[in-house]
Amino acid sequence: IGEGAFSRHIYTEKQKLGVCELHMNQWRDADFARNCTYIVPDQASEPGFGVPRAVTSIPRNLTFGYGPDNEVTGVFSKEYIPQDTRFGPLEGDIYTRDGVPPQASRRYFWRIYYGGQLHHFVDGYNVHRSNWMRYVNPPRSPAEQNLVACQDGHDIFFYTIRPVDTQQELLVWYSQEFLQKLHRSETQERSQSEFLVCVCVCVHVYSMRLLDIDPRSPGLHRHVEPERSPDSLLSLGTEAYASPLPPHQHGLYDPCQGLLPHPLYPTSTPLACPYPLLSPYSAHYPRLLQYSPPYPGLLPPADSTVYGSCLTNDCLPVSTAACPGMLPSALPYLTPPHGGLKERPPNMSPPRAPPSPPKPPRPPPSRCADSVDHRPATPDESSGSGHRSLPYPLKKQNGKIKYECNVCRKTFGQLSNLKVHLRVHSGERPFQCHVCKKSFTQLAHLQKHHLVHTGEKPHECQVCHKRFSSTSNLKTHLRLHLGEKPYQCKLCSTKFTQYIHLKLHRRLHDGPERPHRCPRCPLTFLHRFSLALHQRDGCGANLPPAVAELIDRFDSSAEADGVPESGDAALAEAALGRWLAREMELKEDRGLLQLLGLKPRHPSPAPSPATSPAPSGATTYQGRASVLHLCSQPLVKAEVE
DNA sequence: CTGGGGATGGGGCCC
DNA sequence: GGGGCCCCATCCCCA
Repeated sequence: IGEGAFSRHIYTEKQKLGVCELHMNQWRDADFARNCTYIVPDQASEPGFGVPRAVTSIPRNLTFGYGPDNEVTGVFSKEYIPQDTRFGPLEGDIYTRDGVPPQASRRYFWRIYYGGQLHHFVDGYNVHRSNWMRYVNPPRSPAEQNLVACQDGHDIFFYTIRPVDTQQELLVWYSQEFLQKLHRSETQERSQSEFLVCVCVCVHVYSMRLLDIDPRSPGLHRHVEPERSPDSLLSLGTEAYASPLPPHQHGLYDPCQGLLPHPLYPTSTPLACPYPLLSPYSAHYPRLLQYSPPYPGLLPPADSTVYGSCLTNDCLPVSTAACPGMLPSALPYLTPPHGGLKERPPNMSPPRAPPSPPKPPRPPPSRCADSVDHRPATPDESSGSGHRSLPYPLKKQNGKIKYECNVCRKTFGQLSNLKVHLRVHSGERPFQCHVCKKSFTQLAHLQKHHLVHTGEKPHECQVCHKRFSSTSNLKTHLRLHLGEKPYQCKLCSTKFTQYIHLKLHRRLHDGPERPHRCPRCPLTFLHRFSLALHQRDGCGANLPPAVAELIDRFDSSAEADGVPESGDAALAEAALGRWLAREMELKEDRGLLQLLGLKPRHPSPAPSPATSPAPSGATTYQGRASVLHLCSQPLVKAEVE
């Protein structure tokens, strides 16, 4: 019955819903995961406050619906959510098959399968250990269903199987594969009569589609009795979908136990569920939980701004890159109303965006309190256009404008790159995090920074499935799987996966046991060429202490590590010059400046009244030349004006 | 001390 | 011109 019925369902649905959904009905769980385009993470839980995670975890683009007693009745979208968006994973207490506490309520149980066998349960009963997904209701009809529940790995995720408009309720039902697993499991565990009930579920789920019945048909509007015998379930199918009861009143209930009185909440009038059973371990959707959020201020605001659909004419979702209204970055609370959707990680193949997708209207400026002010901190910076907006004229080279930094002489391929670079020297940080007040030179840095607050880790290791907040950290992690140890100690050949580890390790060789000892003074060096530098102009009393220490610090630097051990003093000097320039210009090493008798460009974090203000624009490291010329040749050839 | 992860800063380049 | 993405380097923290 199921097979034939499903085929017929497909035919009718093809006419109604289009090819996309037709295919999705045939998808296995892995297909949903593979074709998922957007990932919406849960909100990171705020520690303390006693607010249950089930409430605080709700993503910023979703909101709860509340009943008359302020109880959570369902989950609604605050903004347009495209098809192929993933929510989850579902969270809760984990129970092994045989480890279910006898007193446990099975109303929120989800089964996790492994190798075709029931592996464990996820119990969403406890609001402090489950997440918002426990509040998502089942649909009354297939037409209402917009989420499908799938198992991916050992987790349950909800995927949108169609676009969800603003203020629409999220309604979830099992995927085909999930249902099959449940049925198989039920077959093994239950009596034949109970199995019939399971079959009824399958029939019931698709009965509406089978019969192609309009749920709004007046003839179908009828209350459903709370208790049904399995025999009556077949005839129940379409009626349940068409019940006029409010959606949050349609809970699944245990067919063996009925809708049991909740141990914590008052008993409510049991109502028939549209999908009777799959239990005793099926997911349950409580509608009558008496939970009132004690801290409404922590919940997202109810108002939200609608913005245009990002669907193309053929109903395919477009990538966020082609959809300016939706930032691909995961800033759910940063960039409302279009935030909250995360472009799928790069290691998962995204669908190709159509060449010319319709662009939604630009959302209005954010009204969210913790939104980001993207305006530059210095509005006058943008006065003027092109390179004329720079505080200094650009030179030409071979007829082309040379985008050169007037501070460090670095050249760039584009003016915009130069302008961003100049912030390094000017100290301008136009992008501020409104959560922790940290500021950044680039918007991308701020966006990455916000992952700290959201707890999102978009980058997954394909080997061990561990997740990381940045590609860099993922790459470092991958070295563990690949066995790569690119950083080797020149002194003992020990290899490391991270440079910092080599650097720390090198301290072991530091001190008196450093291999290259000056024959005329007590100083020792890691590198032979450092000793050569040290000896070139004499050592001890002949070498000013500042220069001696400079060479000593350079000897321990990464710049020195890059010099071949066979390098001579000239090669070492060039490296020393690079290192010194970088230390002074970029990091503005105050210890180094003090060592060289120079003043910092920027005032100290807590400047004393005696501290002279930093000169604007170009740097003036007065006295540099005199220090550097203590060596036979200037180490930094490009002097700063 | 080593090893692993988290976070940050900066630059290149493309759109 | 600005945004976005990717990459690399670096530092810090912790087990």
